[in-house]
Amino acid sequence: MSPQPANRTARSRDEILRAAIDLCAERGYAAVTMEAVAARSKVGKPTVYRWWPSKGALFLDALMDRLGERFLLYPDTGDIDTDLRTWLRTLTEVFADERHGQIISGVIGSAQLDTGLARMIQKQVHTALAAVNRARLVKAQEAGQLGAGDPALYDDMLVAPLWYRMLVTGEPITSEYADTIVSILTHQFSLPDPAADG
Amino acid sequence: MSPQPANRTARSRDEILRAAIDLCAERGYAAVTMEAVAARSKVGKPTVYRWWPSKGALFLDALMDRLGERFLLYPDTGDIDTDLRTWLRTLTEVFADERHGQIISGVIGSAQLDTGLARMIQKQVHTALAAVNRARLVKAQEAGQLGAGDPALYDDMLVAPLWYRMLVTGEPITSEYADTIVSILTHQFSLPDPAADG
Amino acid sequence: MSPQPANRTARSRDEILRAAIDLCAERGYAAVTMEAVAARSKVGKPTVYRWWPSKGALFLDALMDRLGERFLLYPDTGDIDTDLRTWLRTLTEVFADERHGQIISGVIGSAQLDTGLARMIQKQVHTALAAVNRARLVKAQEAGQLGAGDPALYDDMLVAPLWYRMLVTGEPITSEYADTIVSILTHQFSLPDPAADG
Amino acid sequence: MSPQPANRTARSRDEILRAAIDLCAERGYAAVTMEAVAARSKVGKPTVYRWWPSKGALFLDALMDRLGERFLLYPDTGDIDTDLRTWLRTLTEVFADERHGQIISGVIGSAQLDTGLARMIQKQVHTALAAVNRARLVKAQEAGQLGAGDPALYDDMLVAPLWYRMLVTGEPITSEYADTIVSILTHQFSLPDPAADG
DNA sequence: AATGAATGAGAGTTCATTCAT
DNA sequence: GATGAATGAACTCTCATTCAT
Repeated sequence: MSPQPANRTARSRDEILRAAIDLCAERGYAAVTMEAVAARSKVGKPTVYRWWPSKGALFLDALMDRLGERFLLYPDTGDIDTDLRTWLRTLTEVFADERHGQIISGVIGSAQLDTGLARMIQKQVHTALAAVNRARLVKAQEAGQLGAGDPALYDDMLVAPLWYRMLVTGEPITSEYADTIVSILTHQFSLPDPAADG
Repeated sequence: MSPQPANRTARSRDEILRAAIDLCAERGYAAVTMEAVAARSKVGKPTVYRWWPSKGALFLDALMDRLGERFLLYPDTGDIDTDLRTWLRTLTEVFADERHGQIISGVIGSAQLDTGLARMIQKQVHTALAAVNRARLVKAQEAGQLGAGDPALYDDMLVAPLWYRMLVTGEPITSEYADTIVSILTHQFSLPDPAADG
Repeated sequence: MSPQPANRTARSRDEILRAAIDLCAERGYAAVTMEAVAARSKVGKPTVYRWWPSKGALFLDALMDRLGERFLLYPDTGDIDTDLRTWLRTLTEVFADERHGQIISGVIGSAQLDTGLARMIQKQVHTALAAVNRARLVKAQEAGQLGAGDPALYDDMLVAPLWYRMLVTGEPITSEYADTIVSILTHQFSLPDPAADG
Repeated sequence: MSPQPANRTARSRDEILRAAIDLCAERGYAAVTMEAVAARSKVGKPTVYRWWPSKGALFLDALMDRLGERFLLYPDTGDIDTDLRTWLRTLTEVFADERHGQIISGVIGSAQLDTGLARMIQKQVHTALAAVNRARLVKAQEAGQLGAGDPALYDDMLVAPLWYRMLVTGEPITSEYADTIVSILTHQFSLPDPAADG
C-alpha cells in the first residue's frame, strides 16, 4: 500500500510483511521487534526502516494487505438491516480472530504513543472506511429504511461498542453483541427487554 | 492506591507521581521514561520499579490519585436524564483536557501491549466504574425513567463513542457530542435529524 | 580479632565468618556478596556491616582467625637456613591452597581499590609479620649465619617473589620455588646454575 | 591494542580512553565507573562495553596505549649493570608516578577478582615483557656479565620487590630501592652492608 | 538500493548501604 | 543491638536507529 513493488523490491516487501505476521502469531504483537522481523525475512534492518518508520506502520500495512478489501467492499443487498448486520459481523469476526485482533489492538495501541502512526491510520483506514459506511447509510435513509440523523453518528454508534470492548474493557466481542447493536440502531433504537428476549 | 504510604515512602510516592505528571505535561506521554521520572523525582530507578512495574502502571496510579473520586461519585439528582448528561460531560471534560486525555490514551495504548497493565485497569477502573454506572441505571429503570434493557448495554453505548473518538478516530470530543448520545439513549434512542436541529 | 565476643554476639560473628568462608569455597571470592553472607549466616545485613565495613575487611578477619597464629609463630630451631625454608614453605602452602590463596589474593586485590582496607592490612598483618620476620633475621645475623645487610631487604626479597607470582604473573607457587629463593639468600645469593642442578 | 580503529570508531576509542585517564586523575581509580566514562566521553554505555568488558580491561588498554613502548624498548648499551639499572628505574618511575601507579595497582587489583582480566594481562603484558627481559639477560650471560642461572628467576627477583611494595606493603618505591636490587643481582647477589654504605 | 557494523537511549537488575522500627 | 524494608549507584543488555560501505 505504500512502497511501490519493483522487481526484487516486491519480494522483499512481501517477505518482510509475512515475517512480521508470522512472528506476531508466534510471540504476540508486543514481543515482535523490528530486529526480529529483519532477521526472519533475511534483510538488513535499514531495509525495513526504509519502507516503514515503525513497527506500528509495518503492521498497519500488513493488515491492510490482508484485510483491506474485506472492509472496502461494503455489502449492498438493498436491505439495510441485513447489510449492517453482515458488515458488523465481518468486523466482529476480524476483531475476535486472535491473529488479527492482536495486531489491530497493537497498532491502535501503538498509535496512542505515536502521532505519525495515528495520522497514517486516519489516512489509510478511516477516510476510506467512513466513506463507504456513510454512503451506504445515506442510501438507506434515502430509501426510507433508516430514520433521519447524521450518518456519522450512526456509524460511530455502530462500531464504537466493538472498539470499546476491544481496547478498553476486554470483554468478548461476539456476533450476538454485534446483532444487538444493529437491532437497536435499525429498530428505532429501542433496547431489547432482557426479560422478554434473553 | 497500591503502595502503603509509610514515612519516607509516602513522600517518595508523591514526588514520583508528581514528577510523572509534570514530565508528561512538558514532553508528552510517549516521551516520558521511567529513567526521567526517577531523575526528576530524585529517587533511584529501582524505587520507581519497586512500586510500579511499568510506565503505564505508574500513570494509571497517578490518574486514579487525581481523578478517582470524580468518577466514583455518580450524580443522583433523581432525574436520570440530567444525571447521565452530567456524568458524561464530566467524562468528556476529562478526555478533552489535554493533560488528562493524553495520559488516558497513553495508558490504554500501553495496555494493548501489556497484559498485566490491562488487568490492572480491569481491576482498578472498570469494576468500580461499571458498578456505580449500572447501579444508577437500574435505579432509573425501576423509577420508570428508562426503558427495559440490559444496563450493561446502556453503559457501553453511552461511553463507547467517547472512547472511540479518543482512541480510534481522533475526532474532537465535545459536550455536544456527549449530550447527543445521552439524548439518544434516554429519548427512546431516536437519532436527531441533523437538518432539523443541527 | 576486631569485635569483642559477647554472648550471642560471638556466635553471630563465628557464623558470619564461616558463612563467608563457605561461600567463597563454593562460588569463588569475587562472587561472594555481603548480601549472600548475611543470608547464609541468618543475620540481617546491618549486622554484618556493624562489624566489618566491607567484604575485604570481613575476609581479612576470617583469614586472620584461621591463619593468624600460623604466621606469628616463627620457627626457631637455631639454624636460619632451616627456619627460613620452613617459614617460606608455610607461606607457599597457604598461597597454593586453593581455598586460602583465593581469599588472600581477593583481599589484596580489594585493598588496591579501598584505602581503608589497605590500612587494615598494614596494621593487622604487616606490622606483626615484619616484626617476627626481622627479629629472626637479626638473630641470625648476630649468630653469624647471615651476611650483614638490611633485614628488611632480606625480608622483601624472600617473600616478594611469592607475592609476585600470586598477584601478577599467576605462575604456580611451589615449594621448589620457595626453596630456591631461600637458597639464594642464605648461600650468598648465588643463583643456581640450571645446567648443573635442574 | 585490541579494537581496530575505523573512522568514527577510532575517535570514540580515543575519547573513551582519554576520559578514563582524566577521571582517574580527578577521582582516583576506584571512583571511576564505566557509566562516568561513557558520560564524559559522550558515548553510550554499550559502546564502552562493546570494546572493553570491564573497567580493568579499559584501563589496561589505556595503560598499554601510553606506556607500552616504554617497556618494550629494553635498553642495551652493552653493559648489563647499566641496562638493568636503567630498566628498573623506568619501572620505578612509572610505579611511583601517582597517575600511572594508581592505574597499575587498580588494574592488578581488579584482576584478582576477574579471571578474564588476569588472562588479558598475561597475554598483553607478561608474555611481551618477559620476552624482552629474558632476552637481555641471556645476552648478558653469554657475554659473561652475569652468572649462570635461570633468567626467569633473575627476572622475578628483579621486579618482584617493586610489585611487592606497590601491591602489598605500600612502602615507597624509590630509585635507591631499585638500584640496590640491581646491585644485589649483578654483584653476585651480595647484600650491601648497611653499616658500610648507607 | 542494500547491508553489516556501530551507536546510544533506556529498561530492568543486583547488591552495597542506610533507615526506621 | 538486630532486622526487614527501602534506597540508589551502576551494571549489563536489548533493540531502535544510523553510519559507512
